[in-house]
Amino acid sequence: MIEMPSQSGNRKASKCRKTSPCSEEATSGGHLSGEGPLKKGPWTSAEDAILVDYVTKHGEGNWNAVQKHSGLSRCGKSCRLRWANHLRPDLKKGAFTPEEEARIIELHAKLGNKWARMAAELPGRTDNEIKNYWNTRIKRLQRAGLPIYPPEIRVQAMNESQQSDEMGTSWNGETYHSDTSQANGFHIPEVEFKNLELNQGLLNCSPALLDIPTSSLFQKGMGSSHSYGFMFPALHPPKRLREMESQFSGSIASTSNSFPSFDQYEDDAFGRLDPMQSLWSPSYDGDLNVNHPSPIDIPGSHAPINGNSSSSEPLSEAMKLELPSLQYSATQVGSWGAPSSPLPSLESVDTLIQSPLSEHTQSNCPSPRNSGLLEAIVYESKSLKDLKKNSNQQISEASNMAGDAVESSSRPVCETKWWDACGDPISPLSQSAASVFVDCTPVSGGSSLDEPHSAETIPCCKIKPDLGDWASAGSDEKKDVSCQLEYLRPDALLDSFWFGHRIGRSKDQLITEDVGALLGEDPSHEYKQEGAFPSESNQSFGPDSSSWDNI
DNA sequence: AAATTAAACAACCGCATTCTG
DNA sequence: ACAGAATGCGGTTGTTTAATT
Repeated sequence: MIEMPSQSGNRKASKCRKTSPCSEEATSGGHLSGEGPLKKGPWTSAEDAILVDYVTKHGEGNWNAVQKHSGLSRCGKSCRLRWANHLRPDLKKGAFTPEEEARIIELHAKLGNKWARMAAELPGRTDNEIKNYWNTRIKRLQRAGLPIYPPEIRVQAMNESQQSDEMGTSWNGETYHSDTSQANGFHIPEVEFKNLELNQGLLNCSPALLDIPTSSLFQKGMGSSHSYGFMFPALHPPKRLREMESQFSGSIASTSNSFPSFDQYEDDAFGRLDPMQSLWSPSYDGDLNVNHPSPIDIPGSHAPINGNSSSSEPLSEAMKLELPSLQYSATQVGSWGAPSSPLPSLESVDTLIQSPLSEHTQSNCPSPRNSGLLEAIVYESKSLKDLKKNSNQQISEASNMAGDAVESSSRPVCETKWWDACGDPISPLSQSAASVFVDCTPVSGGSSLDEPHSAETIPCCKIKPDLGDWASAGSDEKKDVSCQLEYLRPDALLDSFWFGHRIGRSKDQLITEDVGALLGEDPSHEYKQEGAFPSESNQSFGPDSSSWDNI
């Protein structure tokens, strides 16, 4: 497969790509052999042979010399790429194994689009290969309106983070690295994970995230292509920020109305899924009711508020495929807790997963230089002060924030309705909040945006308090919670759908379920037992997910 | 069987980072 | 310390192949 240069390669080369010097070589003035312009396009077997011969004799590196010494009319860059991606003897060829696929997903959840690092974790695989795999898979899933990361990844992350904690692994903004040499975990303290789950449940980002035990993925050695979870992983922070700034404002408005019809949904999700994708389908069953996942107890996790997982996908589609996740982050950051908020940024959640929001981290004082959010907080406080012309109390509050980053970094943010500030593209909070998410992605990078921030600056853990901000204080707490849930669930935007799940269920039942979900109870039993869902919903999503294969 | 569509793959491009003198 | 070269990386594009209509 890899060695396909010969005939078709020649045809391709002559057909489309005119020979032209490699841009860098040409522009940098350099290393043209004087034997004419450098060739581009597919490699021929003859060229491969030359290159292999050269590397065999001289070893890798010094790629520009290849052209000089071997007579290849290829730029060094092209030679390196060809060697690295196709000619290296240690390359593993053929399709990815299920184990590799699972690993890719795991790594991507952990690293984002760090293809090279992912490749380093997958012997014999190239970054390009992984990237292509991921991209095509992404496209497929996006077209189907499905999320990407399997809940297993998160469960595993949680478990591994527990182990890490036990081993004394600590995460803080200054020291955490996601080097591939580390355990393949996410280093997420459980408590954070729970927070995330709760938030996810509340926000209904991906309710199915935790529905499937890790074992179903890894035991079966599959599932890599059937992931639930968060889309739109890493993008370069500056780029994300840039795009966020340019597109953020429009995103919110567009997303709330952008849920596709479920007919479309059904078509997309079930009309073209390949067998592998079908493994996910339970939560995306053509029957809307099935979108109400049937949760499965995840050890160590609270049952998420299972809403309509699919609700995130329409969003993502509406947001345009491949949009930088930060848009979501920003959008979400700016709208979490708001009833009209569609979804949290999938990436942001993803990032959150990687970033501990634990109590213990709250004692870590973030260095000012790392805390863009702190700056934002100050800014926000000032803004509020200006706008409201309030008393000096607010001023002192702001200064307190600056003075005590630890204490203030989480609480005041929410208290000042941080999402409002985030909604303002100009507000530093929007940027810093975004940077928080970016920062939480443990990827390398030297920019300030990449510098780790104190995890407690991430506002998600304050969702619940935030709820209280906009939800009227009612006498019946349960009711309020339930109400909030309903609002927070993106599928609440689809009333007919949402209630479609709940036909025949008393209000009390619904409230109980919601509260139960909040508290970590697993409502699936009820759903199943009560037969509230059509038959499809009875599919098991447990370790033995054989039913998936039947989709 | 032909046309269309989607998936998979290969390669290029530009930017960032690292290396070297 | 600096500049230029070399290399690495990620995004994107283009082509081929397979599947579907």
